[in-house]
Amino acid sequence: MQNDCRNCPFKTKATSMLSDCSLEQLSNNHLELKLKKGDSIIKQGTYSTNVVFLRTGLAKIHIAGPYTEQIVKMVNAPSYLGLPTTFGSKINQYSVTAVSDAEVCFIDLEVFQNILDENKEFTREIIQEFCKNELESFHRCANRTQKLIRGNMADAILDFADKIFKSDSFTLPLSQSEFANLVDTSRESVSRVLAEFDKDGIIKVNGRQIEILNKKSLLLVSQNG
Amino acid sequence: MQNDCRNCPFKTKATSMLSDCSLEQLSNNHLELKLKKGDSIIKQGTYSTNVVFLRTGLAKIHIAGPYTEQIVKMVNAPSYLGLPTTFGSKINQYSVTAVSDAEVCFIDLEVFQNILDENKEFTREIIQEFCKNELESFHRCANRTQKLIRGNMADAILDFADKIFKSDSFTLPLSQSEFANLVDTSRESVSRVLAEFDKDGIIKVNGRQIEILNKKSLLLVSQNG
DNA sequence: ATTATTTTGTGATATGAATCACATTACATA
DNA sequence: TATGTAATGTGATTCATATCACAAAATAAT
Repeated sequence: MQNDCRNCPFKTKATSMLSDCSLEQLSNNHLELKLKKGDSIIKQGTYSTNVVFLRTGLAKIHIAGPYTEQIVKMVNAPSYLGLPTTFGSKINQYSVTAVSDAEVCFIDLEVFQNILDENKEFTREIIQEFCKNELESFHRCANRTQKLIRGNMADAILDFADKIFKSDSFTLPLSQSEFANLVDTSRESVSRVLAEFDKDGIIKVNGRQIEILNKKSLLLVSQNG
Repeated sequence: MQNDCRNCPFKTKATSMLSDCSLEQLSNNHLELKLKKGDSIIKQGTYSTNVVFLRTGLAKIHIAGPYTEQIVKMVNAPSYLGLPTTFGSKINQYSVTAVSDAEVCFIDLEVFQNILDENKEFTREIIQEFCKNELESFHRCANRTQKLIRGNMADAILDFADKIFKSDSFTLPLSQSEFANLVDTSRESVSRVLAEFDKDGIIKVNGRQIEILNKKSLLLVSQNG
């Protein structure tokens, strides 16, 4: 299936920098797919020859740790996936899986490289993106190790609200085990802390439905404990 | 002070991709400095208008965490420093400090951007670098949270040997507190585990001088505990 | 050299959070 | 609708490691 990328309503800032010519090249060299929740987008250990554009939906990036699979990051559309692993290595170094229904476009690596070469502004934006990611990982590194569970949970909830869903009310796209994994804690602790936050009136929990009732408090918990 | 970058013996792979023209531009637009151990290279919170090329020496990247300063990474020459923070933000989002005597070149951001624009191969290499960093941070994320202290210490020691010093014998460029901070543990644990490794004949510790005696064992500890 | 200051070693204790062990509930599927 | 399976709630227990509290070295400063 092939859409005309020039009319794609789901452009990232980078994509909007592309010349018509490059967009046409993209149109002729991508494979569009509709995915269901749980479908694999990139699989660690397989050959990586494509960059993936996440048009719609939500995905998790996970990687095989020494003992268990570890979720390192949530990504929502629109966004490019797999740049680090596709450029950095012949074999995928991590997995990406849809956690909601999603639409993705597979773009051949060479085509993507060519587009980078021909579009300075696009390249700048992609580099910006890398910079943002690296900064985020630095912050994450400092926060995760210095904060207690409640702080990290608060962070994660704020992240979902502000960065992923852009709303203070959302339904967690992960099970408690997965959420625990993302936050570097145990399933049981997630359950307990969620209940605590609810009891304290900071959030309202209803199954996986979460509503932030008192953002000030949540921020305080994030900063302190 | 100004050297001719064309003759600089400390090029990264990326830098070696540059056209003579760009190298000349670089020569005319950089400030070279000799630094002493402990000198600040980039300071979190100040304005960031320069990319820094670490010509020689060793540096630590550290960032203000919620409670204390956190070392997130060690970098050795030759390498560019401050790309994420210089491109990603007007204000430096982290600090970089020399942990050994070092030589650095300050390059104006606009000059650097211009060089990126004009050198596709250079840009590719820089992007590769970003990719490698992001992959590393994913791995680090999974490892740090799943491993016990001994495993993480083993990792860090292997990292120093293989990536930083390229030798199984080296002197730690950090105090035990700093090392602890880098490995997400306490100073006391570092002292204890170092002593354990020594007692087990895995490494020989003599002050800050470390020699890996049994790399196999160290790798095992890294993988298991 | 002498004194001050930072670094390191090591035991005892405290603690946050994982693990264990079930009960309970929601969800999927035959 | 029944029935198996996965997800969640909650107490009791264990455990790794931080913290505390000093002593001893090692460095730096005067």
